[in-house]
Amino acid sequence: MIRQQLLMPSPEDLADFLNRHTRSRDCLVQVAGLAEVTYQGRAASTADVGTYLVVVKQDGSLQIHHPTGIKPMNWQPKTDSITARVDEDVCMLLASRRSPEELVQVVFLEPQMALALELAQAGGFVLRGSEAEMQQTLAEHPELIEPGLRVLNRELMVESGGIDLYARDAQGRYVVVELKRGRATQHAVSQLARYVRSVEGKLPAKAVVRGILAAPSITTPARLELENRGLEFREVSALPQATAAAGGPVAQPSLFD
Amino acid sequence: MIRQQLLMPSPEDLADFLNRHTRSRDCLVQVAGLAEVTYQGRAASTADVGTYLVVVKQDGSLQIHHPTGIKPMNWQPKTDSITARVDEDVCMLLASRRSPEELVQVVFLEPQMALALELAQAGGFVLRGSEAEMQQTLAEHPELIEPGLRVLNRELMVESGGIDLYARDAQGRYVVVELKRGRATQHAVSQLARYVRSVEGKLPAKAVVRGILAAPSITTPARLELENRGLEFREVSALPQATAAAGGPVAQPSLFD
DNA sequence: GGGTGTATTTCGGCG
DNA sequence: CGCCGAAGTACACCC
Ligand SMILES: [Mg+2]
Ligand SMILES: [Mg+2]
Repeated sequence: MIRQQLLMPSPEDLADFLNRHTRSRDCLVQVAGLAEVTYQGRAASTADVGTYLVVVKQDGSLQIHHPTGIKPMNWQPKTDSITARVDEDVCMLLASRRSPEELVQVVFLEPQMALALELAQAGGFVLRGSEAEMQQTLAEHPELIEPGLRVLNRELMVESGGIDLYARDAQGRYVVVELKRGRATQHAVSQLARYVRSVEGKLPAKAVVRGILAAPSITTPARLELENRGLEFREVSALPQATAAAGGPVAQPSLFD
Repeated sequence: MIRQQLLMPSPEDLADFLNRHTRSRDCLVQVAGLAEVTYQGRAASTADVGTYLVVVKQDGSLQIHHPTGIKPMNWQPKTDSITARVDEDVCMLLASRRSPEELVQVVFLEPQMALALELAQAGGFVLRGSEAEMQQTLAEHPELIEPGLRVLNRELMVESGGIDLYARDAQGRYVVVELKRGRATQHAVSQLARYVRSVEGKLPAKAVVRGILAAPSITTPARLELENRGLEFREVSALPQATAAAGGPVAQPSLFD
C-alpha cells in the first residue's frame, strides 16, 4: 500500500518521484518539509519559508497544509497540469489550471519525506440530514408543513432562482416554500421574498402568493423581517432525533417516521 | 522531523500511538488504511469500508480523505476530545465536540501505516485580492467609485447586516456601497437592497439613498434586477493585473497604484 | 453565544 | 459555460 517512500530526497530524486507518481494518477502523493509557497490566480498569496505538508491526490487535486486548521493554506481543486522540476538546485512543484487561470508553486527547500500511497478503493458514502433529503420527505408529506398543502413542483426555476417547493394550499392559494436544514437567517428571508415576487410577476395581478420559510429554527432579526414582509415560518427538522430529543415522545409527526 | 512511523500496526499499538501523539499536541498524525467512518451531529453520515487517509493536526482538528477531491469526506474542525481505543480487536478513533454536538468515529480495520510528523514552524502568510483589501483601498480612494464621493463608515452595522462602505456623494446624498471581489450575483443585489432599505428607515422619509454595487463584473440577471430596483453598478477590480491585462496601458486609475 | 458576511469558497444541477 | 444555491460549509468579527 506504500508505493514508495523517500527520506530527505535530493532535488532531482524528489522531482523524479513527483513526476512519476502524479502522472500515474493512481496514488496519493505527499511531501513534508521546509518549503515556500506562492499562488496567483483569482487572488494571490505568498507563504514564507515554513514546514508544510503537500498532498496531491489521484485526480491531481493539490492541497498544502500548515500545522493547524482544517482548511489547507493553499490549494487547487483541479489541475490541468502538475509538474515538478529542478531549478537552482531546489525542487519545485508547479500546479496550473485554466478557467479560472491559477498557478500554485511550491519550492521545496528541505524536503524531509516523500510518500506515495495507494488509496485505491473507496466505499460508498451516505449523508443524511441534507436539505435535499428534507425536500424529498416534505414533497411526499406536505401535510408536515400544513394540512391540505399540495406540492406542484420541486426546484421550480424562476428568474430569481430555484423555488424549493411550489405548492397550493387548502384554499387554492399558491405557496412558495423555502427550506433550510439549519437555522434560517435574513438571507433565507430575502430568498423567499424574491421568489414570491417572481411568482407574483408571473400570475394575474390579483393572485395571492404565500411565502413559507420551513426550517428547524429562525434567527430573531429574520423572524422580524419575515413578519414585516407578511411571510410565514413553519418549524420542521432535518434529522429525526432532533424532534425526538427536543420533544421527548413526539406530539407532532416526525419527518422520519 | 518524522517523530515515529509504524507499518501495519496492531490495534493496540495503533491506539497507543494515536493517544500519545494526539495528546502531545505538537505533531501532525496520520493513518492510512482500510477503515470505516461514521459521523453524527448536525447531520449524519456513514462511509463503507474503504481505503482512507486520516489526519489529525496539532490543534486536534481531524480530516478524513478519500482518494480524490479537495474536500475531506469527513472532518471535525475543533475537537473537545480525541481518543483511540481497542474494541473487539480493532482500533477505533473517536473525535467529539460539543456545540455543536458532533461525533466522528473511525474504525481501523487494516491500518497500513501510521505516521507522526513534526510540522513545527509556520512562516507568515499573506493573501492579496480579498474583499477586505478592496474595501481599504476604496475607502482611501473613493473617487475610484465616483468623483466627489466621501466615505463616512466602513462595515457600518445596521439591522440587516454590515454595510461595506457608507458614503455621501457630491450632491450630499447618502450612498450605500456593496463590494464584491468576484462577479456580483442576485444575492449581492438582495444584500444591497436590504441595506438601502435599512438606511432609508433610519433617515427622514424624504431622504434619497443611493445603492451602488461595486465589483469586477455582474451576472446578467443581477444587472436586470439591479436596474429594476433603481440601484447602480460600478466596475472595480480586486487585483491590479486584472485591469492591466484587460485594458493594456490603463486609462482608468488602477486600484493598486 | 447569537447573528451576519466572506471565501482563491467547493460542489452540483440546470438551461 | 453561465448562473444559482447548498454546505455537517469554515472562519472572522461584532454585539
Ligand atoms: Mg432554496
Ligand atoms: Mg458586504
